[in-house]
Amino acid sequence: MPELPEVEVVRLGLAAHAVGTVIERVEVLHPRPVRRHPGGGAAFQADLVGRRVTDARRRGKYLWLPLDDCDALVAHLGMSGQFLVQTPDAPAERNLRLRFGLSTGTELRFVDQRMFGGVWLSAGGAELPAEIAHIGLDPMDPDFDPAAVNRRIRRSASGIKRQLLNQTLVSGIGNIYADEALWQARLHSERPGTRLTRTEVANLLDQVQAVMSAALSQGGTSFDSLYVNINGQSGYFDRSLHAYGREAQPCDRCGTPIRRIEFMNRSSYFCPACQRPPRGRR
DNA sequence: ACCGGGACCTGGAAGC
DNA sequence: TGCTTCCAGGTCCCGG
Repeated sequence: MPELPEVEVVRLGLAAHAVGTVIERVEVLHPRPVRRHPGGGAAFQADLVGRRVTDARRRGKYLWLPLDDCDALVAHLGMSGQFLVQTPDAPAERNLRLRFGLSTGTELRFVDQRMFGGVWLSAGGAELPAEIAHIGLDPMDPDFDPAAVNRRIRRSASGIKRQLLNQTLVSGIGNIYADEALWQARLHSERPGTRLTRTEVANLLDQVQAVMSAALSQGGTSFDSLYVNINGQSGYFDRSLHAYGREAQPCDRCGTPIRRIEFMNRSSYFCPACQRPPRGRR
């Protein structure tokens, strides 16, 4: 469940079901999801068993569970990672990669089809894992500084969408919410930061926060069973999308068909009338 | 010191 | 019914 609202849904689930429990059993069913743990699967298991989870935190799309000794279990869902809370005897999911037996008697499972996601133990990482210190604050963070981000955006000639996706600048935004915020702000994804006004960028950042808050209140966005909360339930913000995935459908503002263009080996969706491309592009 | 592009993966859907 | 191609909510690391 990749972008910030979906990861926050998972964080809330972990806060409710994992915090306060002891990890009594760890099973590594595939090595790839623990590739970032020093020593791999066997070390991961040995290092984690017996530790108590004290909190569930998030920055951008990264999650971490501080443990009772100032280390932390860090997790990223990648493109397709899920955390599910199950009874231990529930049948194994397709693409089940990790099992964590908790002292409450339930089992936390990490399921990940594409395995871009993963988990690892971060030494001393309870406050902020060193491995994610380069990740910028996300728009939900009380210390998020929109004025500073605004200045940095307007200092770079990179296209505005590429900048929104730069997790060191501002974290948590992915392909869906970038397209949605740009649609709300009526900005084309390829507008260079240096050609935007402070007001335009300020409004865009407001739209980012608004669309993410709205998505969170609806349990996140999911088009299929790949994106679910820890109880396996889908969010329904997909019904509220105005641009993402809506190629050829009429713009909800002006009726012009939404267009799809290639961008970084993926897609950008926009209204060609409301979001006019910069000069020299189309 | 920045960029943009490709690599890393699996599997569902669509096309032939 | 196959087989092939395309596509996917992300991040990192490499050249230039």
